[in-house]
Amino acid sequence: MAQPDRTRDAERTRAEIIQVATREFADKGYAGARVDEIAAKMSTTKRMIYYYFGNKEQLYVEVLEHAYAGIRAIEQELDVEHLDPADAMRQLAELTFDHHESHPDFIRLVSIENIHRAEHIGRSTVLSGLANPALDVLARILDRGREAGVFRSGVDPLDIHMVISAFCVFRIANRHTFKAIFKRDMLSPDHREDHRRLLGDLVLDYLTR
Amino acid sequence: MAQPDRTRDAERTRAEIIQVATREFADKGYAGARVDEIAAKMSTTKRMIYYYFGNKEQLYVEVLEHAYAGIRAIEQELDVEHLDPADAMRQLAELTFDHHESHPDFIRLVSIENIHRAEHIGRSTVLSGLANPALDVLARILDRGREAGVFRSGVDPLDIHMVISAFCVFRIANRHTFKAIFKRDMLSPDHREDHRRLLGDLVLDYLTR
DNA sequence: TAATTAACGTACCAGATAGTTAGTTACGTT
DNA sequence: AACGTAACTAACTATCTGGTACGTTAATTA
Repeated sequence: MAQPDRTRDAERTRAEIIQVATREFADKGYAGARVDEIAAKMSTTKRMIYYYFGNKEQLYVEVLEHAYAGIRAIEQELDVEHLDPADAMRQLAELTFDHHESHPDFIRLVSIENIHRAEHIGRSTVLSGLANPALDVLARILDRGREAGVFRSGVDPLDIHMVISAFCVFRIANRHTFKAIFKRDMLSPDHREDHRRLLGDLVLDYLTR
Repeated sequence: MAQPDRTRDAERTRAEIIQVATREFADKGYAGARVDEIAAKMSTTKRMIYYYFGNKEQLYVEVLEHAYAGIRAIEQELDVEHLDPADAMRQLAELTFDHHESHPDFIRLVSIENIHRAEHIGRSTVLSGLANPALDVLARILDRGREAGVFRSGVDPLDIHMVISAFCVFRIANRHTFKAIFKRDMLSPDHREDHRRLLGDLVLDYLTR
Protein backbone atom coordinates (compact mmCIF):
# COMPACT_ATOMS: atom_id res chain seq x y z
CA MET A 1 0.00 0.00 0.00
CA ALA A 2 2.87 2.39 0.75
CA GLN A 3 3.18 5.03 -1.92
CA PRO A 4 6.53 6.69 -2.63
CA ASP A 5 6.82 10.43 -3.31
CA ARG A 6 4.10 11.50 -0.93
CA THR A 7 4.64 14.67 1.00
CA ARG A 8 5.74 14.46 4.60
CA ASP A 9 3.24 15.17 7.31
CA ALA A 10 3.73 13.77 10.79
CA GLU A 11 0.22 14.60 11.99
CA ARG A 12 -1.43 12.99 9.02
CA THR A 13 0.69 9.87 9.27
CA ARG A 14 0.03 9.51 13.00
CA ALA A 15 -3.69 10.04 12.46
CA GLU A 16 -3.82 7.43 9.72
CA ILE A 17 -2.03 4.87 11.86
CA ILE A 18 -4.48 5.48 14.73
CA GLN A 19 -7.44 5.22 12.41
CA VAL A 20 -6.36 1.97 10.79
CA ALA A 21 -5.21 0.51 14.11
CA THR A 22 -8.57 1.36 15.72
CA ARG A 23 -10.38 -0.75 13.15
CA GLU A 24 -7.90 -3.60 13.43
CA PHE A 25 -7.89 -3.72 17.26
CA ALA A 26 -11.68 -3.36 17.47
CA ASP A 27 -12.04 -6.09 14.88
CA LYS A 28 -9.60 -8.67 16.21
CA GLY A 29 -8.82 -7.76 19.79
CA TYR A 30 -5.40 -6.84 21.16
CA ALA A 31 -3.74 -10.25 20.81
CA GLY A 32 -5.55 -11.02 17.58
CA ALA A 33 -4.56 -7.76 15.86
CA ARG A 34 -1.48 -7.99 13.65
CA VAL A 35 0.98 -5.14 13.34
CA ASP A 36 1.78 -6.28 9.81
CA GLU A 37 -1.90 -6.23 8.93
CA ILE A 38 -2.27 -2.67 10.22
CA ALA A 39 0.77 -1.70 8.17
CA ALA A 40 -0.62 -3.32 5.03
CA LYS A 41 -3.79 -1.23 5.30
CA MET A 42 -1.92 2.06 5.66
CA SER A 43 -0.35 4.26 3.04
CA THR A 44 2.89 4.18 5.01
CA THR A 45 5.06 1.39 6.40
CA LYS A 46 5.24 -0.68 9.57
CA ARG A 47 8.40 1.08 10.62
CA MET A 48 6.34 4.24 11.12
CA ILE A 49 4.23 2.51 13.75
CA TYR A 50 7.38 1.89 15.76
CA TYR A 51 8.70 5.35 14.94
CA TYR A 52 5.64 7.07 16.39
CA PHE A 53 4.35 4.61 18.96
CA GLY A 54 7.31 2.50 20.00
CA ASN A 55 5.47 -0.81 20.28
CA LYS A 56 2.17 -2.56 19.74
CA GLU A 57 0.93 -1.95 23.28
CA GLN A 58 1.53 1.80 23.21
CA LEU A 59 -0.25 1.99 19.87
CA TYR A 60 -3.21 0.21 21.46
CA VAL A 61 -3.19 2.60 24.43
CA GLU A 62 -3.29 5.61 22.12
CA VAL A 63 -6.08 4.01 20.10
CA LEU A 64 -8.06 3.71 23.35
CA GLU A 65 -7.29 7.30 24.34
CA HIS A 66 -8.41 8.56 20.96
CA ALA A 67 -11.64 6.56 21.12
CA TYR A 68 -12.52 7.85 24.60
CA ALA A 69 -11.74 11.42 23.54
CA GLY A 70 -14.33 11.12 20.78
CA ILE A 71 -17.01 10.06 23.21
CA ARG A 72 -16.22 12.81 25.66
CA ALA A 73 -16.56 15.41 22.91
CA ILE A 74 -20.10 14.26 22.12
CA GLU A 75 -21.17 14.20 25.76
CA GLN A 76 -19.93 17.75 26.25
CA GLU A 77 -22.63 19.00 23.91
CA LEU A 78 -25.44 17.63 26.03
CA ASP A 79 -27.81 20.42 27.12
CA VAL A 80 -31.04 19.39 28.82
CA GLU A 81 -31.25 22.13 31.44
CA HIS A 82 -34.28 23.62 29.69
CA LEU A 83 -36.28 20.35 29.85
CA ASP A 84 -38.30 19.12 32.80
CA PRO A 85 -36.52 16.36 34.75
CA ALA A 86 -38.43 13.42 33.27
CA ASP A 87 -37.91 14.55 29.68
CA ALA A 88 -34.31 15.41 30.42
CA MET A 89 -33.66 11.95 31.85
CA ARG A 90 -35.27 10.25 28.90
CA GLN A 91 -33.26 12.34 26.49
CA LEU A 92 -30.02 11.53 28.30
CA ALA A 93 -30.82 7.82 28.14
CA GLU A 94 -31.70 8.04 24.46
CA LEU A 95 -28.51 9.94 23.69
CA THR A 96 -26.50 7.10 25.20
CA PHE A 97 -28.66 4.61 23.31
CA ASP A 98 -28.07 6.35 19.98
CA HIS A 99 -24.44 7.01 20.65
CA HIS A 100 -23.52 3.42 21.46
CA GLU A 101 -25.46 2.16 18.49
CA SER A 102 -23.52 4.40 16.13
CA HIS A 103 -20.11 3.65 17.70
CA PRO A 104 -19.82 -0.14 17.78
CA ASP A 105 -16.04 -0.01 17.46
CA PHE A 106 -15.83 1.96 20.69
CA ILE A 107 -17.99 -0.60 22.48
CA ARG A 108 -15.81 -3.39 21.13
CA LEU A 109 -12.66 -1.65 22.34
CA VAL A 110 -14.21 -1.32 25.80
CA SER A 111 -15.09 -5.04 25.82
CA ILE A 112 -11.57 -5.90 24.73
CA GLU A 113 -10.10 -3.67 27.39
CA ASN A 114 -12.23 -5.41 30.03
CA ILE A 115 -10.91 -8.78 28.88
CA HIS A 116 -7.50 -7.32 29.70
CA ARG A 117 -8.82 -6.14 33.07
CA ALA A 118 -8.39 -2.47 32.07
CA GLU A 119 -4.64 -2.75 32.53
CA HIS A 120 -3.97 -0.37 29.64
CA ILE A 121 -6.41 2.26 30.84
CA GLY A 122 -4.80 1.97 34.23
CA ARG A 123 -1.43 2.66 32.65
CA SER A 124 -2.71 5.66 30.70
CA THR A 125 -2.54 8.90 32.68
CA VAL A 126 -4.97 10.41 30.18
CA LEU A 127 -7.69 7.82 30.70
CA SER A 128 -7.47 6.62 34.23
CA GLY A 129 -10.02 8.47 36.32
CA LEU A 130 -11.28 10.42 33.34
CA ALA A 131 -14.68 11.56 34.57
CA ASN A 132 -17.69 11.18 32.37
CA PRO A 133 -19.18 14.65 31.71
CA ALA A 134 -22.60 13.08 31.26
CA LEU A 135 -22.45 12.08 34.92
CA ASP A 136 -22.62 15.67 36.13
CA VAL A 137 -25.57 16.30 33.87
CA LEU A 138 -27.26 13.20 35.23
CA ALA A 139 -26.70 14.24 38.84
CA ARG A 140 -28.20 17.65 38.10
CA ILE A 141 -31.30 16.08 36.52
CA LEU A 142 -31.79 13.85 39.56
CA ASP A 143 -31.50 16.85 41.90
CA ARG A 144 -34.02 18.86 39.90
CA GLY A 145 -36.41 15.92 39.78
CA ARG A 146 -36.16 15.32 43.49
CA GLU A 147 -36.65 19.02 44.31
CA ALA A 148 -39.72 19.07 42.07
CA GLY A 149 -41.06 16.08 43.97
CA VAL A 150 -41.33 13.85 40.91
CA PHE A 151 -38.26 11.65 41.47
CA ARG A 152 -37.61 9.43 44.44
CA SER A 153 -34.79 10.52 46.75
CA GLY A 154 -31.69 8.63 47.75
CA VAL A 155 -30.79 7.74 44.17
CA ASP A 156 -27.11 7.51 43.33
CA PRO A 157 -26.35 9.15 39.95
CA LEU A 158 -23.68 6.54 39.21
CA ASP A 159 -26.21 3.74 39.72
CA ILE A 160 -28.51 5.28 37.13
CA HIS A 161 -25.60 5.75 34.78
CA MET A 162 -24.75 2.09 35.33
CA VAL A 163 -28.29 0.98 34.44
CA ILE A 164 -28.38 3.07 31.27
CA SER A 165 -24.91 1.95 30.22
CA ALA A 166 -25.66 -1.68 30.95
CA PHE A 167 -28.69 -1.65 28.69
CA CYS A 168 -27.07 0.29 25.85
CA VAL A 169 -23.75 -1.56 25.99
CA PHE A 170 -25.39 -4.98 26.18
CA ARG A 171 -27.40 -4.41 23.01
CA ILE A 172 -24.21 -3.76 21.07
CA ALA A 173 -21.59 -5.85 22.85
CA ASN A 174 -23.63 -9.04 23.22
CA ARG A 175 -25.70 -8.93 20.08
CA HIS A 176 -23.89 -11.82 18.44
CA THR A 177 -24.28 -14.46 21.15
CA PHE A 178 -27.80 -13.17 21.86
CA LYS A 179 -28.75 -13.61 18.21
CA ALA A 180 -27.10 -17.04 17.97
CA ILE A 181 -29.02 -18.32 20.96
CA PHE A 182 -32.34 -16.48 20.87
CA LYS A 183 -32.58 -15.87 17.12
CA ARG A 184 -33.25 -12.19 17.65
CA ASP A 185 -31.11 -9.39 16.28
CA MET A 186 -31.26 -6.69 18.96
CA LEU A 187 -30.15 -4.15 16.37
CA SER A 188 -32.83 -4.84 13.79
CA PRO A 189 -35.10 -1.85 13.03
CA ASP A 190 -38.05 -3.95 14.26
CA HIS A 191 -36.87 -3.66 17.84
CA ARG A 192 -34.94 -0.42 17.86
CA GLU A 193 -37.80 1.91 18.75
CA ASP A 194 -39.26 -0.56 21.25
CA HIS A 195 -35.93 -0.87 23.03
CA ARG A 196 -35.40 2.86 23.05
CA ARG A 197 -38.78 3.38 24.70
CA LEU A 198 -38.23 0.43 27.03
CA LEU A 199 -35.03 1.97 28.35
CA GLY A 200 -36.68 5.31 29.05
CA ASP A 201 -39.71 3.66 30.69
CA LEU A 202 -37.49 1.47 32.79
CA VAL A 203 -35.50 4.37 34.21
CA LEU A 204 -38.47 6.71 34.65
CA ASP A 205 -40.82 4.13 36.17
CA TYR A 206 -38.10 3.45 38.71
CA LEU A 207 -37.33 7.09 39.45
CA THR A 208 -40.97 8.21 39.68
CA ARG A 209 -42.19 5.29 41.77
CA MET B 1 3.80 -31.12 34.78
CA ALA B 2 3.29 -34.38 32.90
CA GLN B 3 3.69 -37.33 35.21
CA PRO B 4 4.78 -40.70 33.83
CA ASP B 5 3.20 -43.95 35.01
CA ARG B 6 -0.25 -42.54 35.61
CA THR B 7 -3.20 -44.73 34.82
CA ARG B 8 -4.96 -44.23 31.52
CA ASP B 9 -8.36 -42.61 31.56
CA ALA B 10 -9.64 -40.88 28.46
CA GLU B 11 -12.53 -39.15 30.24
CA ARG B 12 -10.37 -37.79 32.99
CA THR B 13 -7.75 -36.52 30.55
CA ARG B 14 -10.36 -34.86 28.34
CA ALA B 15 -12.01 -33.28 31.37
CA GLU B 16 -8.73 -31.93 32.67
CA ILE B 17 -7.88 -30.40 29.30
CA ILE B 18 -11.30 -28.69 29.14
CA GLN B 19 -10.92 -27.41 32.68
CA VAL B 20 -7.45 -25.96 32.18
CA ALA B 21 -8.34 -24.60 28.75
CA THR B 22 -11.44 -22.88 30.15
CA ARG B 23 -9.32 -20.91 32.56
CA GLU B 24 -6.74 -20.05 29.92
CA PHE B 25 -9.25 -18.95 27.26
CA ALA B 26 -11.33 -16.99 29.78
CA ASP B 27 -8.17 -15.34 31.06
CA LYS B 28 -6.46 -14.42 27.80
CA GLY B 29 -9.07 -14.61 25.05
CA TYR B 30 -8.93 -16.93 22.06
CA ALA B 31 -5.98 -15.35 20.25
CA GLY B 32 -4.17 -14.57 23.51
CA ALA B 33 -4.44 -18.10 24.89
CA ARG B 34 -1.42 -20.34 24.25
CA VAL B 35 -1.74 -24.04 23.58
CA ASP B 36 1.69 -24.57 25.15
CA GLU B 37 0.56 -22.71 28.25
CA ILE B 38 -2.53 -24.89 28.58
CA ALA B 39 -0.32 -27.96 28.18
CA ALA B 40 2.11 -26.73 30.83
CA LYS B 41 -0.73 -26.43 33.36
CA MET B 42 -2.01 -29.96 32.73
CA SER B 43 -0.79 -33.27 34.07
CA THR B 44 -0.57 -34.54 30.49
CA THR B 45 1.07 -33.24 27.33
CA LYS B 46 0.21 -30.91 24.45
CA ARG B 47 -0.05 -33.88 22.14
CA MET B 48 -3.18 -34.96 24.01
CA ILE B 49 -4.92 -31.69 23.16
CA TYR B 50 -4.49 -32.49 19.48
CA TYR B 51 -5.31 -36.14 20.08
CA TYR B 52 -8.69 -35.31 21.61
CA PHE B 53 -9.60 -31.97 20.05
CA GLY B 54 -7.76 -31.79 16.76
CA ASN B 55 -6.86 -28.12 16.94
CA LYS B 56 -7.00 -25.00 19.06
CA GLU B 57 -10.28 -23.79 17.64
CA GLN B 58 -12.15 -27.04 18.28
CA LEU B 59 -10.83 -27.04 21.84
CA TYR B 60 -12.22 -23.55 22.27
CA VAL B 61 -15.60 -24.60 20.86
CA GLU B 62 -15.82 -27.48 23.31
CA VAL B 63 -14.82 -25.18 26.16
CA LEU B 64 -17.74 -22.94 25.19
CA GLU B 65 -20.13 -25.87 24.96
CA HIS B 66 -19.06 -27.10 28.37
CA ALA B 67 -19.51 -23.66 29.91
CA TYR B 68 -23.00 -23.20 28.48
CA ALA B 69 -23.99 -26.68 29.63
CA GLY B 70 -23.13 -25.70 33.20
CA ILE B 71 -25.39 -22.67 33.07
CA ARG B 72 -28.27 -24.61 31.58
CA ALA B 73 -28.06 -27.14 34.38
CA ILE B 74 -28.47 -24.45 37.03
CA GLU B 75 -31.38 -22.79 35.25
CA GLN B 76 -33.19 -26.13 35.05
CA GLU B 77 -33.53 -26.17 38.81
CA LEU B 78 -35.47 -22.94 38.93
CA ASP B 79 -38.89 -23.42 40.52
CA VAL B 80 -40.92 -20.33 41.32
CA GLU B 81 -44.38 -21.61 40.41
CA HIS B 82 -45.41 -21.47 44.07
CA LEU B 83 -44.55 -17.77 44.45
CA ASP B 84 -46.77 -14.84 43.49
CA PRO B 85 -45.70 -13.24 40.19
CA ALA B 86 -43.87 -10.26 41.69
CA ASP B 87 -41.84 -12.39 44.10
CA ALA B 88 -41.21 -14.94 41.37
CA MET B 89 -39.89 -12.28 39.03
CA ARG B 90 -37.64 -10.82 41.69
CA GLN B 91 -36.29 -14.25 42.52
CA LEU B 92 -35.59 -14.99 38.86
CA ALA B 93 -33.70 -11.70 38.51
CA GLU B 94 -31.73 -12.37 41.66
CA LEU B 95 -30.86 -15.88 40.54
CA THR B 96 -29.33 -14.43 37.38
CA PHE B 97 -27.59 -11.77 39.47
CA ASP B 98 -26.07 -14.35 41.81
CA HIS B 99 -25.25 -16.77 39.04
CA HIS B 100 -23.32 -14.32 36.91
CA GLU B 101 -21.45 -13.02 39.92
CA SER B 102 -20.26 -16.50 40.81
CA HIS B 103 -19.34 -17.46 37.22
CA PRO B 104 -17.10 -14.68 35.96
CA ASP B 105 -15.24 -17.05 33.64
CA PHE B 106 -18.47 -17.82 31.83
CA ILE B 107 -19.19 -14.11 31.38
CA ARG B 108 -15.66 -13.58 30.08
CA LEU B 109 -16.06 -16.41 27.57
CA VAL B 110 -19.30 -14.84 26.36
CA SER B 111 -17.56 -11.46 25.94
CA ILE B 112 -14.74 -13.13 24.06
CA GLU B 113 -17.16 -14.98 21.84
CA ASN B 114 -18.91 -11.71 21.02
CA ILE B 115 -15.60 -10.17 19.98
CA HIS B 116 -15.45 -13.05 17.51
CA ARG B 117 -19.03 -12.31 16.43
CA ALA B 118 -20.25 -15.65 17.81
CA GLU B 119 -18.69 -17.47 14.89
CA HIS B 120 -17.80 -20.46 17.03
CA ILE B 121 -21.26 -20.76 18.58
CA GLY B 122 -22.64 -20.57 15.08
CA ARG B 123 -20.43 -23.45 14.07
CA SER B 124 -21.43 -25.56 17.07
CA THR B 125 -24.53 -27.63 16.48
CA VAL B 126 -24.85 -28.06 20.23
CA LEU B 127 -24.94 -24.34 21.03
CA SER B 128 -26.55 -22.58 18.15
CA GLY B 129 -30.20 -22.01 18.96
CA LEU B 130 -29.86 -23.57 22.38
CA ALA B 131 -32.88 -22.20 24.16
CA ASN B 132 -32.57 -20.75 27.61
CA PRO B 133 -34.78 -22.73 30.02
CA ALA B 134 -35.14 -19.68 32.21
CA LEU B 135 -36.96 -17.99 29.36
CA ASP B 136 -39.95 -20.33 29.61
CA VAL B 137 -40.09 -19.74 33.33
CA LEU B 138 -40.00 -15.99 32.72
CA ALA B 139 -42.81 -16.14 30.16
CA ARG B 140 -44.94 -18.11 32.62
CA ILE B 141 -44.38 -15.55 35.37
CA LEU B 142 -45.38 -12.71 33.03
CA ASP B 143 -48.55 -14.55 32.04
CA ARG B 144 -49.51 -15.21 35.64
CA GLY B 145 -48.83 -11.58 36.56
CA ARG B 146 -50.91 -10.26 33.70
CA GLU B 147 -53.79 -12.60 34.47
CA ALA B 148 -53.71 -11.48 38.10
CA GLY B 149 -53.88 -7.88 36.92
CA VAL B 150 -50.63 -6.82 38.58
CA PHE B 151 -48.34 -6.75 35.52
CA ARG B 152 -48.79 -4.63 32.45
CA SER B 153 -49.71 -6.46 29.25
CA GLY B 154 -47.87 -6.53 25.95
CA VAL B 155 -44.54 -7.33 27.55
CA ASP B 156 -42.18 -9.51 25.55
CA PRO B 157 -40.46 -12.12 27.78
CA LEU B 158 -37.26 -11.85 25.78
CA ASP B 159 -37.14 -8.10 26.39
CA ILE B 160 -37.30 -8.67 30.13
CA HIS B 161 -34.65 -11.34 29.88
CA MET B 162 -32.52 -8.85 27.95
CA VAL B 163 -32.91 -6.19 30.66
CA ILE B 164 -31.99 -8.60 33.44
CA SER B 165 -29.05 -10.02 31.49
CA ALA B 166 -27.80 -6.58 30.53
CA PHE B 167 -27.66 -5.47 34.15
CA CYS B 168 -26.12 -8.66 35.49
CA VAL B 169 -23.63 -9.11 32.64
CA PHE B 170 -22.53 -5.48 32.72
CA ARG B 171 -21.62 -5.61 36.40
CA ILE B 172 -19.22 -8.47 35.72
CA ALA B 173 -18.06 -7.90 32.15
CA ASN B 174 -17.40 -4.17 32.44
CA ARG B 175 -16.26 -3.90 36.01
CA HIS B 176 -12.66 -3.14 35.13
CA THR B 177 -13.16 -0.16 32.84
CA PHE B 178 -15.98 1.06 35.10
CA LYS B 179 -13.68 0.98 38.10
CA ALA B 180 -10.79 2.59 36.22
CA ILE B 181 -12.96 5.52 35.13
CA PHE B 182 -15.47 5.98 37.97
CA LYS B 183 -13.38 4.64 40.83
CA ARG B 184 -16.15 2.30 41.92
CA ASP B 185 -15.87 -1.44 42.15
CA MET B 186 -19.30 -2.72 41.18
CA LEU B 187 -18.49 -6.02 42.87
CA SER B 188 -17.56 -4.64 46.26
CA PRO B 189 -19.79 -5.84 49.12
CA ASP B 190 -20.76 -2.19 49.71
CA HIS B 191 -22.83 -2.13 46.55
CA ARG B 192 -23.82 -5.74 46.11
CA GLU B 193 -27.08 -5.65 48.07
CA ASP B 194 -28.02 -2.23 46.69
CA HIS B 195 -27.54 -3.44 43.14
CA ARG B 196 -29.46 -6.62 43.76
CA ARG B 197 -32.43 -4.64 45.08
CA LEU B 198 -32.05 -2.03 42.32
CA LEU B 199 -32.39 -4.71 39.66
CA GLY B 200 -35.55 -6.15 41.21
CA ASP B 201 -37.08 -2.67 41.71
CA LEU B 202 -36.23 -1.70 38.16
CA VAL B 203 -37.97 -4.70 36.64
CA LEU B 204 -40.95 -4.68 38.99
CA ASP B 205 -41.58 -0.92 38.85
CA TYR B 206 -41.66 -1.28 35.09
CA LEU B 207 -43.94 -4.33 35.05
CA THR B 208 -46.36 -3.01 37.66
CA ARG B 209 -46.66 0.51 36.26
C1' DT C 1 -1.10 -65.11 26.54
C1' DA C 2 -0.66 -63.09 22.23
C1' DA C 3 -2.61 -59.66 19.48
C1' DT C 4 -4.77 -55.38 18.97
C1' DT C 5 -5.79 -50.83 19.90
C1' DA C 6 -6.57 -46.75 22.52
C1' DA C 7 -3.91 -43.67 25.28
C1' DC C 8 0.04 -41.37 25.88
C1' DG C 9 5.11 -39.04 25.46
C1' DT C 10 9.31 -36.86 23.10
C1' DA C 11 11.27 -34.16 19.97
C1' DC C 12 10.81 -31.42 16.40
C1' DC C 13 9.33 -28.02 12.50
C1' DA C 14 7.52 -24.43 9.33
C1' DG C 15 5.41 -20.31 9.25
C1' DA C 16 4.03 -16.30 11.59
C1' DT C 17 5.03 -12.16 14.23
C1' DA C 18 6.78 -8.25 16.99
C1' DG C 19 10.44 -5.64 16.72
C1' DT C 20 15.16 -3.75 14.57
C1' DT C 21 19.14 -2.33 11.71
C1' DA C 22 20.75 0.58 8.58
C1' DG C 23 20.10 3.50 5.61
C1' DT C 24 17.54 7.50 2.43
C1' DT C 25 14.92 11.77 1.46
C1' DA C 26 12.05 15.88 2.12
C1' DC C 27 12.07 20.29 4.12
C1' DG C 28 12.61 24.21 7.18
C1' DT C 29 16.50 27.17 8.76
C1' DT C 30 20.23 30.22 8.21
C1' DA D 1 22.62 26.67 -1.34
C1' DA D 2 24.35 23.82 2.28
C1' DC D 3 23.08 21.89 6.46
C1' DG D 4 20.68 19.47 10.20
C1' DT D 5 16.91 17.03 11.47
C1' DA D 6 12.43 14.99 11.22
C1' DA D 7 10.01 11.82 8.28
C1' DC D 8 10.29 7.93 5.93
C1' DT D 9 11.62 3.03 3.52
C1' DA D 10 13.36 -1.66 2.67
C1' DA D 11 15.11 -5.69 4.29
C1' DC D 12 16.10 -8.42 8.02
C1' DT D 13 15.90 -11.40 12.49
C1' DA D 14 15.09 -13.64 16.96
C1' DT D 15 11.56 -15.74 18.90
C1' DC D 16 7.20 -17.56 19.46
C1' DT D 17 3.49 -20.73 18.35
C1' DG D 18 0.24 -24.02 16.40
C1' DG D 19 0.76 -28.22 14.81
C1' DT D 20 3.06 -32.99 13.66
C1' DA D 21 6.06 -37.30 12.97
C1' DC D 22 7.11 -41.04 15.19
C1' DG D 23 7.65 -44.07 18.81
C1' DT D 24 6.03 -46.32 23.32
C1' DT D 25 3.00 -48.44 26.83
C1' DA D 26 -1.19 -49.77 29.30
C1' DA D 27 -5.41 -52.02 28.91
C1' DT D 28 -8.71 -54.80 26.44
C1' DT D 29 -9.95 -58.80 23.75
C1' DA D 30 -9.80 -63.28 21.41
